[in-house]
Amino acid sequence: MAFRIHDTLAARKKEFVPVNEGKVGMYFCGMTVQDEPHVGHMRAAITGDMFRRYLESKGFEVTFITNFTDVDDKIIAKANEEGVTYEEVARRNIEKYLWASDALNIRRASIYPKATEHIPEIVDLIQVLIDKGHAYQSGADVYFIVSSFADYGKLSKKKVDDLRVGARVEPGEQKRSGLDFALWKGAKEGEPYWDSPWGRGRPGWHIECSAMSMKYLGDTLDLHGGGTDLIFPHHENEIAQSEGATGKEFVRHWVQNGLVRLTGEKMSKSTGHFFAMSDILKEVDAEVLRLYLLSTHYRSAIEFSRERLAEAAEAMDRFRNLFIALDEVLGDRESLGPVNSELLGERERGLLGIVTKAHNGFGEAMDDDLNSARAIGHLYELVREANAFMAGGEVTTAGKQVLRDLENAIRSFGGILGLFGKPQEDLEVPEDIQSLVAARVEARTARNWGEADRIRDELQARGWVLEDKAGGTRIKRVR
RNA sequence: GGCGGCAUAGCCAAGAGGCUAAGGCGGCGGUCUGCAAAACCGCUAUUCUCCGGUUCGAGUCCGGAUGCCGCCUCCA
Repeated sequence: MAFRIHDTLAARKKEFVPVNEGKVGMYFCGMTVQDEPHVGHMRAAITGDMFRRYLESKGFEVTFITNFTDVDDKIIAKANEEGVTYEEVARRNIEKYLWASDALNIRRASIYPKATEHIPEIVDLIQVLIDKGHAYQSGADVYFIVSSFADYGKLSKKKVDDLRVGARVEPGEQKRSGLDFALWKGAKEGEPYWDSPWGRGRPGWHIECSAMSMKYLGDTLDLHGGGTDLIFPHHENEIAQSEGATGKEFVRHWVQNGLVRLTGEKMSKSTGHFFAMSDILKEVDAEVLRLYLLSTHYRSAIEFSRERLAEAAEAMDRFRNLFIALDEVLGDRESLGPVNSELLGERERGLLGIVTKAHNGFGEAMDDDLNSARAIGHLYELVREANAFMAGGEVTTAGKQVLRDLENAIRSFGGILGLFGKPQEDLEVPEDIQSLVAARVEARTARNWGEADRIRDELQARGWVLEDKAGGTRIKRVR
C-alpha cells in the first residue's frame, strides 16, 4: 500500500518516495532555545516522532534529525537579562526539551545538532552562496539576495512583489533590499562571536538548518517538518539558501503541523506558565497529553484546554481498563500458543475477523497522510469488541489466543503512535488504604452496607476508587 | 490589504462524489451489582454554517456570502 503524505510545496498529497530506496533522511525543526519548551514545540516533536515510527514500521531505515538553534538575538538578550552566559540559557532549555521529550515518549533523534557546533559548515555554505552570486557582504553582515532566487516564495505561495510592501529593515542593517535576510551577523560589543571571512559574528537564523540538515542528510532531504508558522519565512529561506547553493531539490516532502491554540488567550510565554511543559506535566499525564494531541490530525489546529485533556484522560482509561482486564483473563501469554483457526468457534472467529479488519483499517488510515485520529478510532473498536467478547460468555483457550492477538494488535498500533509504551505501574497501595479496603470487605461480608458505603466514600475522598468484581475487590488510584 | 486554511451531534473529531455520516467525551434508558464502579447493549446529526451551481447522485467538486483562524521576517 502506498504511503501518501501531504506536501506543502506541491499543496497536495503525494506518494512518499525517498531518494534512496529503503532509507529515509528526515529533519524536523526543533527550537530556538531561548525559553522552555511548550505544548506547541512538543506537538511538532510528536508529529516528527510519529513519522519516524511509522516509516520504521514500514521497514525504512530512518535517520531522524532535530536541531537546536542555540545562539541568536533572543538567547543573548535572555542571558544578559539573567546575568548568565548564552551557553547556560541554551543548555538549560535543551535539557528541559529533552526531559519533556522523554516524558512524552518521543524517541530520541539520531542526532541533535547545535548551530554553535557547526560554524565551519555554516561559514562554508555562506561562502558558496556569495561565490554563486546569491549573497553579499555589507559591513560586518552577510545577506541573501532574495531577488537572485527565482523560485523564492514557492513554498509559502507568496509573491516577492507582495512581500516588498511589508519588508522591514532593522536599524543598523545595511541591506540592498528589505527582503534580503541575514546569513551572518557581525558581532556587536559584548556579544558572542566566531571568526569568519567577514569578521567576527554569528549565523543568521535560517542558515543553520540548511547547513546542518545537508551535512547529515545530503543535499536532498526526504522529509522536512516543523510548525506551520515556520513555512514563512524560515522554511522558505531554507529552500532559497539550500537550492541556491546546490542547484538541487532541497526537500522531497514538506510537512508542517497545525498550531496549538489556547482558549481565549493568545499563546504567549508572557500570559502565564500554563504553556511550559514543566508545568503542564505536573497536572497532566504525559501519555494522556500524547493521546489528546494525536486524536486530531497533525495538520489541523488544535485547541489546548483542561476540559479536552480531561476527556482524553477518560478515553485513555478505556485502554488501561482493558489492559487490566486482559491481564486477569489471559494470565501468562507465553504459554497460550498460536491461534489455530481450525479450533475456533463462531464467537472466536468473529473476534479474529475484527482484529484483521482493524489491521487493515489502521494501515489505511496511517497510509493516508498519517491520519492518527482515524487510526485511533480503530483502536477503540478493538477495545469495545474485546470487552464485549469477555462479557459475552466463557473465554475458552481459543478465545484467549484470539484475545492475545487482539492485545498484540493494540500494542503494536500503540507502538507506532507512541502510546501504551510504559508498563502498567504497580501502584503502591499505602497501609492505611489497604486496611480500609480490608475493613470494607469485612463489612460487606457482614452485609453491613451502610458501613461499606461509608468506607467507599472515604476512599473516594482520598483519591481511590473501588471495583467489586466476582474474584474480589480491586482498587484504583484516580488522577 | 495580500496569501492560505477551517466551518460535521451538547463538546471533541474522522469522513480525498454513491453501502445505514467513524470514533471519543458527555447525556438518557437498560443488563450486571446489595448499591456503586468497570464493562456491555440501545438511544443521542433524516443531516453536515448559509445561498446558488455542476452531476443520475455532493458533507465531499465549483462560485458567492457569513464566521473563525494562521502567515505576511520573534514564532513548533
